[in-house]
Amino acid sequence: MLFIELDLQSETPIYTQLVDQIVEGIASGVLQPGDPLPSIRSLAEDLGINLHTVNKAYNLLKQEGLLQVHRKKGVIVQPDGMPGVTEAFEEKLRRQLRSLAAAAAVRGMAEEVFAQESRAVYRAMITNRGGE
Amino acid sequence: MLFIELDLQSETPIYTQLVDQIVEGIASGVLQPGDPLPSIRSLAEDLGINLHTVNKAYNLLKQEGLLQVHRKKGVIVQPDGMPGVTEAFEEKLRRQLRSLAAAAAVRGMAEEVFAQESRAVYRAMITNRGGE
DNA sequence: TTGTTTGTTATATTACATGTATAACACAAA
DNA sequence: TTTGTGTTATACATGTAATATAACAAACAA
Repeated sequence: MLFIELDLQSETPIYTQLVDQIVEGIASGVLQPGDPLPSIRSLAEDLGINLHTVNKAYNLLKQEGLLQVHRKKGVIVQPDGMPGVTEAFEEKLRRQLRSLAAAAAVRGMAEEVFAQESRAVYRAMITNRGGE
Repeated sequence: MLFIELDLQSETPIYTQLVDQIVEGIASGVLQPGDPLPSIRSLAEDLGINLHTVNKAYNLLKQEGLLQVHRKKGVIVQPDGMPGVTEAFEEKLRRQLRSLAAAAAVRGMAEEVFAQESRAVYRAMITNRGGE
């Protein structure tokens, strides 16, 4: 570690930034199933933030099934298969996409451009997978 | 009015729900440029919420250039041309798309499905435009 | 054993966001 | 004048975000 960069001036909470960047790390392949993550305390110290802020982020990811917490191995990326696309996730995804699509449409961004933008962002995220 | 439906149990703030639904109203064509919106007080009363909560939503939309506030006409949908796709908006859009794309990719949603989902949400939003 | 590190839990505090409750102001319209 | 508009100010209650300590049991290393 650490590919994590925090913006303490940002309006998005620190624990949310942590969650996002870890998820992106898994999606991009930088973090592979079974890979260890820093301990709560060491990550908090490295980032200069509080223990509980890291703990909150880890717990959210654990509840989503993206992380496992072993008493032995510490915190690792889910090795037993990632959660699938549940109906609840689909709903949440669509609700957030609707908000973005509306903002884009109002500003005159065409359907093709919006769809292409989505595709490009996805592609840029998972390119160079396996590159560790 | 009113196509606005609030979920007071939701974790998303009331003023954010207001902003989203008004933007979606403009994007879908239900709200046309120049159309009047309810006064702050009347909308607050209709929705059973406080005056300042509506005011906050209206002000955010005013700052984004989606609403105008006339001392005479009251609050109306921007009649002098909507704001375009600025660089700042592009950045914000991409940042939020990245978060969604990562969550989708981690759960095994393929690039094509994600892009198609984005397109479908956009299309469903602006269909039956002009239908008032 | 002892010491250390792990995740976990509890408590307390500060700061900020959210939402409400009143009140008052200046401006425009009936 | 009376009413309704957006605007502004103040105050309050509640919840979230983040920090600061502290303690605990489980696992590991010396």
